[in-house]
Formats: sequence, C-alpha cells, structure tokens
Amino acid sequence: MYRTKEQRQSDRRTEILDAAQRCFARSGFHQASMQEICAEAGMSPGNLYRYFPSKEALIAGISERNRAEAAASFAKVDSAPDFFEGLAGLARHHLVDRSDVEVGLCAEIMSESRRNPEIARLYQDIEHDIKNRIAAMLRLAVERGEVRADLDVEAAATVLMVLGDGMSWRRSVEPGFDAERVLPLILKMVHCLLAKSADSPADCASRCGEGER
Amino acid sequence: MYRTKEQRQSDRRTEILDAAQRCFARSGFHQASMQEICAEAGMSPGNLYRYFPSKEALIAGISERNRAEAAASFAKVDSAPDFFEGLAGLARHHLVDRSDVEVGLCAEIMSESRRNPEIARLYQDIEHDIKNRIAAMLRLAVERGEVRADLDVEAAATVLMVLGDGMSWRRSVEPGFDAERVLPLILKMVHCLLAKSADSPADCASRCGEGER
DNA sequence: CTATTGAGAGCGAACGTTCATTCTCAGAAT
DNA sequence: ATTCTGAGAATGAACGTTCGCTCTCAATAG
Repeated sequence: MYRTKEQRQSDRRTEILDAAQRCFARSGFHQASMQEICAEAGMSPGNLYRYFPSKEALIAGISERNRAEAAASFAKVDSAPDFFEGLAGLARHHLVDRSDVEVGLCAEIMSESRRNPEIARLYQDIEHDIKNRIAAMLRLAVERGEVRADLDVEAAATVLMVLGDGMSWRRSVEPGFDAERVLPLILKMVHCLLAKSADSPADCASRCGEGER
Repeated sequence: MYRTKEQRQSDRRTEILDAAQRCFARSGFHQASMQEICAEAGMSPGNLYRYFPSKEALIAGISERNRAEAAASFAKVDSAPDFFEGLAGLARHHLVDRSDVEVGLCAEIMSESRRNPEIARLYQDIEHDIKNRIAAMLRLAVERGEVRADLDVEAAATVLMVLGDGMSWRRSVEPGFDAERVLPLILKMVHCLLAKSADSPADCASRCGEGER
C-alpha cells in the first residue's frame, strides 16, 4: 500500500513527463501551453500541478531523466574492441538513430538555456558531465595507443561536442537533411584529428568510410 | 525633400532594426517584448508600428539585412591566393571574430525558425543560398586542383555548415567557450577532409595549425 | 514676412487575448 | 470521517497590437 501509492505517483510523473516531452519537441517550450500538455497527458491543470510545481519543473524533470540515459552510451565505447569503431557506433547512435522528438527536444532545451538561468545551470551541468566523459574516453584511448599522444584532449572533446551540436541543429532546422550521407565525412575528419599520424589515409578511409552499417 | 523624407524613413527603420537586434540577442525573440524594443529604440509602440507591421517583420527585416553581408564574405575566399588560407580566414571571421550579439541573434533565429513557418522559410532561403555559395567555392577549388577531385561537394558543404552551427551554438551556450583554442583542430579536420591525399599531414599541420593570426 | 494649414511623426493609454497558476469543490479511497 | 485525487472555472499578469490624440514643421496664401 505504501509501495502502491508511491509507485502510482511515480508512474503519473513519468506519464506527465512523456506527454510534456512530446509537446515541447513539437511546439517548443514557450509555445507549448500548459493546457496543451494537460490535454496530451489526459489531465486537468489543477491535477498536473499536484505533480509538478511549474512549467520549468517539467523541463528540469525531462533533462534530469535523460542524463543517465545519455551517459550510459559512453561506457560502450570504452569497452569496444576498436576505439574508432566504438566511436563510430556512438556517433551513429547520437547523430543518426535518435528520434526526431529527441533531437527537437534537445534543440529546445539548448535554446531555452540561453535565457533561462535555471535551465542553463541544469543544462550546463549535464554538458559538463558529458564533456568529462568524452575527455576520459579519449584519455583512455591515448593510453591504449589508439589515439595520438600529443592530442589536446580537452579541445578535442570540445570539437566532438561541436560536431554533435552542429549535426543536431542541422537535423532539426534543415528539412531533408541526410545525416546518413554526411556521417562518413564526419567520421573521416574525426579520425584524421585523433588518429596517430602513422595511420595512413587509406587506413582512415577503410575504417571510417565504411565499416559499420 | 522627397529624398530627405525617404532617407529619414529608411534611417528610422535601420535604427529600429538595430535596437531590435540587440533586444532579440539579449532576451530572445519571444522574451523580448515590444515595449523593451521600443524603449531600446527610444520610441513609443504606436510609432514603431508605423515602420514595421508586426514583431515578425522585425526578425524578417534583420534576417534580410544580414543576408548580403554574410554572402559578401564568401567572395573573399575565391579570390584568396591559397584556398585553405582563404577558408581559414572565413572560418576565423565566422567562428571567432563575430560579436556575441551576432552569435546570439543567429541562435535566436535558428530556434525561432523551428516553429515559426514564416521565419523558417526566410531562414531556409538564406541557408540554401549560403550552402550554394560554399558548394560553388568548393567546386572552384576542385577545378584549381587545390581540393581532391573525388569529393562529395554537397556533403562537404553540409559538413562545413554543421561545423559553423556547432561552433556558433557552443559559443552561445557554453560560458567560457574558447573558440580560439578549438579553431586549429577544426581547420586541421577540414583540411584532412578536403585536401588531396597526396598532401602530407605535416603540410596539413603547417597550413592549418598556424598560418594566420 | 507672417499666418494658415495639413500631413507625417510621435505618444501612451487601452484592448483583447493568451497563459501559467490557483481556487473551489466534488467524488473515491481508506 | 478524513484524506487523496481530480476536474474545471477563475485569476491576474503580460503581451502584441490598435486607437485617438498631440506636436512638428515645411509649404503655401495673404
């Protein structure tokens, strides 16, 4: 009975977050009205406010919920047999496979964090976390000798995030953007940036140009 | 007197656009109220509406105004003695030298175009124009033998825009983002993507790593 | 040179709407 | 009987836009 009550509350909360996520991705954070979210969640405003104290709390809840999920995908790279293959998998997962809803939502959170300090702090926490994971991933690959030793790891991590953001935005802003077509070029560039200079361009092409899919 | 009148009207319009640009960059398109823009322009709402029929018209005006300016910077690359130096200059101009106001404004237009069809059409026109210019620039470089002949020019142009968007967003979203530090890595990657495979990595480093600034 | 006039420039209060949030109250569960 | 859950109308602030008014000033008439 304790269990059931808390369980129910938690379920209700995730239902609401799901509905809000769809609305935000579809209409944007400001454009999506509480009424719209309530309708999507099949619930009255008064009731929704019993679960979340404000509209901001909805975004915060969504961001928080996605943090763990995002973080998990980095672990895979470290345990992949070949670093660049692992990275390619990560890239595909983040740049191509993600649903339009997720991409749109990400865009929405980014632009909201430009002016909403509350969201900005939350978002920057997550970004910082992700950047650290990328940097750690790169350092591990350096130790393993898969990546050039003289790399500016911090800057390289930033570059990878730049690529991620750029791809994400093009996807959400350019209709008919073909991530699939661009990905090989991206991977090639990244390989060039990270790989030891001894690795030949031919090797680069064979590893990045094809190799997955 | 004909001249003066039209001149005055035009001046007023650019003044208003300047003010609106500052407001939008600072507060965002939706957050910036007409009152705020009026205050910034030193003008009453009623009067401002004599020059622009709506808030949307302000964004449209700003976008339109920046199109030519943006386009002009591409001509420089074509006339540069070395393609990659020209490209590096363009990159520096777009990724590092741009003012925070411009970057913020760009972010604002992008996110607004995600949900405002009117703005979306305008923005996509401009983006399309820019992409064509980049592609043309690349094709010219291919003809000159400065860039590898087997390049997927369309995809490469998209990649360059991805990089531009990514850098722009990181600048406007990550406090303390150091574009200067990241730029060499970006240029190196781009060189790797575009240059003929005959060009050695050493050549790449000397051309991209330093060379300007 | 002065007076008249009329259109453009400008103001700021007011309007109508939208929206997040709160209030009130009724039914269900315990 | 009391607490939990829910609905939906009410509230009040904020916003884009409009409206009616005043002021400025150059052109013309006297």
